[in-house]
Amino acid sequence: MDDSKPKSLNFLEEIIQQNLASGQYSEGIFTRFPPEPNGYLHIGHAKSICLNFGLALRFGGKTNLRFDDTNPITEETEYVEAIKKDVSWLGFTWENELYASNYFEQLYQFAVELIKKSLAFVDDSTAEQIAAQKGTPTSAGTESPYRKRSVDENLTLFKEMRDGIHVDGAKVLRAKIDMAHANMHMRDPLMYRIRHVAHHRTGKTWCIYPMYDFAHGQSDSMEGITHSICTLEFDVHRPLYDWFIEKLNIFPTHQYEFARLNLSHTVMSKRKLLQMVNEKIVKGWDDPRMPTISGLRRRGYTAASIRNFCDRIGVAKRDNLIDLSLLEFCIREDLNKSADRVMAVLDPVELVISNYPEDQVEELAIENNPEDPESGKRSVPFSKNLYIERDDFMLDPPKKFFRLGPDLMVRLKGAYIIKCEFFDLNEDGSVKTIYATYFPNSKSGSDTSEIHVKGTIHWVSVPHAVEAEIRSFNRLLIVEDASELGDDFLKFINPESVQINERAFVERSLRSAGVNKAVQFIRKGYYCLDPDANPDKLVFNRTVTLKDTWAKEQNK
RNA sequence: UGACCUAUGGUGUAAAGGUAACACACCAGUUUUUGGUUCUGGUUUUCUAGGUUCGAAUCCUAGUAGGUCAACCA
Repeated sequence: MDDSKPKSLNFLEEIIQQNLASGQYSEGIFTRFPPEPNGYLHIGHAKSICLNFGLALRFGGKTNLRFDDTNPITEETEYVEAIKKDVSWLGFTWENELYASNYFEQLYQFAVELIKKSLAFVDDSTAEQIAAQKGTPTSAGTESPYRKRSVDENLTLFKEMRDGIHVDGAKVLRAKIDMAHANMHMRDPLMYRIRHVAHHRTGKTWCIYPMYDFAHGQSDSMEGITHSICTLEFDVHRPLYDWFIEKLNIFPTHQYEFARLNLSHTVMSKRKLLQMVNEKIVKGWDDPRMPTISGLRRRGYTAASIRNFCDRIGVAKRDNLIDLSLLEFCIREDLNKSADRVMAVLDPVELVISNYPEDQVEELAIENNPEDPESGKRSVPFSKNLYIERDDFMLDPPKKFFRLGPDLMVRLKGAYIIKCEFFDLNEDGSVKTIYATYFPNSKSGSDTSEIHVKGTIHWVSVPHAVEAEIRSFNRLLIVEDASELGDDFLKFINPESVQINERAFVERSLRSAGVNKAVQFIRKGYYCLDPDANPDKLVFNRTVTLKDTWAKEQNK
């Protein structure tokens, strides 16, 4: 830690600092990141990952990656692999790769122990009956008629459950606590249910599986987790978490809760993300529009930018809705320093420089990144025939339009100042070709023309242009707060969440672009090559646009 | 008509009884061969009512508002 500039602590850091100051956990703190392998990780998980690993890093501790795989119905090995990849990619290294299923035998023995202490019983009630017994938050529940079974009978029946004698749903094991407890989770909660289903790791070894509440705390305890950090909705589970640990008399791990991340214009629930994948609203878990780690990666977000984002949003216990613009700020901040600038014309229109020699080609040296003096220059071919952006020409331009129009002058980036002379129109009235003249003495780096223009536009030489497909992504939702949305959230999907320019042109140097390497298309945004690209066809994803105060001005 | 959690600018997050600050967003200007970047400045804040105190965003009480909890999900 850097004592020279005291950084304010979040509430978890404060707790840990106090623990350490009072001599607790002298061997270091231990945290864990415990995903259920039933889907891909998203930006909300990134917050938890950065928190858990970050806390351990900061206070000299360790972090386990533990898969909470107690429900074989929804879990798959595919997800385990994807999760490991994402955590690694974010830049974190776990101490141990563990699974709740590693502890099935031990958990079974814990359950037997509680039965022997008369703190658990086998219940033959149906799911509906148990639900009815629970009562409501404002009225006490009623005890199960099976609650008074003898220890021996419970032991026998629980063994039978394990041995597969009973069908799914026939029996459950419940803790014997208090059916009148104000906390619903303390009203004889379920510990085990029967599921004759193969598990992705233990196969058919088990047909009874522990519930979350009976697995999570004990797993933490067995691993010596000092700070078990989870989201707010588990707050009401904490008394039960503590109850099992106390009755079992095992290592006293402690649970702390923080507010989950909510991002504006973004669906975060795993269920809804899965639905979008299944209903093909998006092309997969790693669709660049998805808030998943894999989607953000494919979109071009860097691990550093996501870590930085998680750092900036802070950690607290109140509900929050973070503006997407903060995430965008973080990736722009990162890429501005590192991404090479190149030229690409997304919506091309031809520009002919009338007074430029027919067959001449000049190789212009253009800097790669003005923010990085080390980045050097590259050679870009210039010729009589160019593509420029359709947007950069207006027949009847408004005031302060620093681009091309009849009789207007602009600089072509890294090349010459030109003046528009005339233009041809297509039958539909759109611009077909623009004709301009250039000033030979205005060449970048050796400009003696003394002409001052306000605007500089990008271009690509027609004979040297490389055709590419460019995919521009926008926010997936048209509403700010997705938490307000129910099952009809699909109605609020942005119909323009992706725009594809199939016939865009990029400069020659991009022919050797590497997948995921960020570049800035000058005046457009940050882009990266998509894995869909092949040697015959380049495909770029827009990670984020550049800030555009001109567009903002126009919308006024 | 319960228990628990929470309440600070537009959005987040700080301020551990002593000048309410930082970031994003927004606005204005500066710089710039990217309407990018940089730099400078600005607008905007303690849920309400009582109480304790020389002094309250902070402590207490009561309200109010939001959230969570009644899955054989996690």
